[in-house]
Amino acid sequence: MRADARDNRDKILAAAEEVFGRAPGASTEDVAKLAGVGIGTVFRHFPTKVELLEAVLTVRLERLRDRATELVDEPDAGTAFFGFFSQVVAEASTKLAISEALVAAGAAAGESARSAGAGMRAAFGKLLSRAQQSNAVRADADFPEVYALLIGASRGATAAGLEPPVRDKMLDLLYDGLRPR
Amino acid sequence: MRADARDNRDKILAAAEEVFGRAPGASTEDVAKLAGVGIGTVFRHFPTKVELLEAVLTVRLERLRDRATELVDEPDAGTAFFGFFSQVVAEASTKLAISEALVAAGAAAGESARSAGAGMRAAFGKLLSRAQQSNAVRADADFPEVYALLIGASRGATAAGLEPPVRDKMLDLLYDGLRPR
DNA sequence: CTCTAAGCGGAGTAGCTACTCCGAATATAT
DNA sequence: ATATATTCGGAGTAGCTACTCCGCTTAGAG
Repeated sequence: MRADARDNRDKILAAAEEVFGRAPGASTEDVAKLAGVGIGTVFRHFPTKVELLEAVLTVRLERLRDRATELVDEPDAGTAFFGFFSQVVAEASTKLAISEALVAAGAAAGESARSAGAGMRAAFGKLLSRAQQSNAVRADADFPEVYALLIGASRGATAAGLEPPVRDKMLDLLYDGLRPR
Repeated sequence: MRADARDNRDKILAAAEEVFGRAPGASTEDVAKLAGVGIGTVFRHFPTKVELLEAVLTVRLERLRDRATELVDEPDAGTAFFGFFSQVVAEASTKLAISEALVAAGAAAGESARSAGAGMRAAFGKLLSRAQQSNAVRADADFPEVYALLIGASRGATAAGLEPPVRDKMLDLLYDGLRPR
């Protein structure tokens, strides 16, 4: 692969993340413009709009997966779990694509996105069970409902006009439900 | 207004609710087809697609507002509050437009939708404060964050493939956070 | 029953957007 | 420096969809 080609691929991916983060319905031409390349170049690298969206999704999921994986080594399991949770939600309020990414992580998507999503979910599951073992999270909370809460909080935070202090108070209520009585 | 015109208006509204509930990006022609009228008829009643969507939104919000208002007379304030909450979330998992309606209820929208949204929020606020007075919900939970939780849970439940039992366990965790310690 | 204003249907228009195609430009191996 | 395989750019194509226009139909008053 030629060096300029790889450069362009990276520029396109970055531009796509930015553009689709602001407006999921944005056109491919907007991406090309922001990336500073022609439309033809975008379509050579990502033959279909769906494939481009999928690539963006994969990047996001891999990023989340890596962060979760790092946190598995954090000594305080409770801090690791709640910290990751808050971070995901905070990011979702900025870049709205994240919450959709979390949803898509479970549903059918392309191969790369699916495997990145599975990795992220596995790492989050590990954070959860570690937090439960150290009694920071109640033991009867199973993964599916906790993950549903993560999705819900993220999508809720995406709603325009949710102020950060409100978001944090919302999370406090939520965390109180997750902690042991 | 002629009788057949009103009939058609109702048929179109019902069809639009159905169609947009399944796929928010559906075309106006799909609505016309399901309603059994011509496209021209749809556009005479709702001159713009946005206005049609807004009409659907208004109907939904009014329905929720009415339900909440009824429940204000329920003797058990806790049951009323949590029952309403669960009902909204359950409905959101079927008709995906509901969760978007809740989001839009706050943001700028057309006049009728905005006022229906305000009414619904007011009624929900009443349910909340009554539940707090009877000690079914912790007193330090303010309206904005509780409403954010309602939106979040609804949008989370909209995610494809969230099984009802998981949804209910998720709500149990959430309610535990809302109850007094 | 008659008349007419209100309403209907759907072919047509305008504009947008995903995707193609190919001549021009350029990286890199020799 | 030269050759050539690779990549680039962006005008052009096809198809979709919101919205218009107007001849035809029909409700319902008198």
